[in-house]
Amino acid sequence: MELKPIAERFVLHWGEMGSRWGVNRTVAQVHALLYLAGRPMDAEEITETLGVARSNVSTSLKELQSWNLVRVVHLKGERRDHFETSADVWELFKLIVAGRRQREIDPTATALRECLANPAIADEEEGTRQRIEDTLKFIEIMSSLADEMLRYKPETLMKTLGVSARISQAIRRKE
Amino acid sequence: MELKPIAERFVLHWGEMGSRWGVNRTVAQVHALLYLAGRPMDAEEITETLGVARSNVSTSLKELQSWNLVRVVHLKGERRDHFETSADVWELFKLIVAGRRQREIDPTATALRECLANPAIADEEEGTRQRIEDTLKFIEIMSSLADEMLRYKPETLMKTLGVSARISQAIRRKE
DNA sequence: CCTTTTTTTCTGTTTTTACAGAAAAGTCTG
DNA sequence: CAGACTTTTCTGTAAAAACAGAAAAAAAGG
Repeated sequence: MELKPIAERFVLHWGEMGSRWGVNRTVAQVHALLYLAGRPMDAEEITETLGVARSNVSTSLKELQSWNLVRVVHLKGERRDHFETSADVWELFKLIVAGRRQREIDPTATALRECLANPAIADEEEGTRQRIEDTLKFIEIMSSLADEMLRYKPETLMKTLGVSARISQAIRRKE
Repeated sequence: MELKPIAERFVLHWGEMGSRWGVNRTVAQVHALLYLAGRPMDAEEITETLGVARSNVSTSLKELQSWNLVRVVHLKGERRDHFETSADVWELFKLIVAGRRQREIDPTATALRECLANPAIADEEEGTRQRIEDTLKFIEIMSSLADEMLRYKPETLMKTLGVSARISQAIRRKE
């Protein structure tokens, strides 16, 4: 598949964005491509479309599968694995948030708890302990918010976000 | 200043987290150090504490200032610039969100709008156009939510987040 | 099973990013 | 404005990440 100009721009921009958020550029590109294509593609086709090495695509697909962003499907009469992603942005967002929470936020919270539980904390300034505690509290609140979001079906999540924006306005008016 | 064990762990972990989110490790470490220290430090002291090159600290401080996360202060009787950050996690979060929105999210939204406004969009599959539109819509909703958050004083933001979590639960119960 | 197709892993190269040290520029003080 | 101190910029090096191509492994077909 040869990318048309607009799709190409989208895919390249997405790769660029990935880089800025700590996601490998090719990984982001592969995902953007599957998202835009809206149909299962095999690794060979992805390779040709993006113009990267086959091995690179294989690795990227593995990575995307580990985030639950991409799944393997088999098409009848086809031997090759095909890969697809959800066409639902909200669902994708949900998966990304869940993944980053599990891989980065949770371990950080654990590390902070360990810091606070460590007897050596007594050697630190009181203010230091307080700020570590504040940071942990912040992370916990954010995590529980994320939890809430992750419980919804994507469509509901969208509505909920709209609601909370409106409520925020109402609260602000009272201040 | 010699870092005590707990503070060191915090600073190193924060640097590691930075890397994963597209922030230079030293930049993240410098910020974590200023946050934990809870007092203005000069570049020389930061250099010694972190064990990195002076030039590196200079660059990192510039970067942090451009995000409004760190500001210069002058202490009486001291010739050197001193640097401090807010001790308020919420305020820091606000600044980071504002920065990333401005530097990454807004330009992405602009790019997507350009894609949709481009006559060449007619050559793409209908589904492709639809998904680009969905993506833009998603970004716009998220941005307006971010806007809401950024308007509050940090303490209010915290309360608001608590509120929206409770509201989410209420909505879910009705489903 | 053996052959072919497909996928994954491994290894070396390239590219990018981070960084240190030196040089330059700027600032303050007397 | 001379000299010392401080900060920034520049340049080369080192480290890390991304990547391509080849080799190996796995899966499917006959």
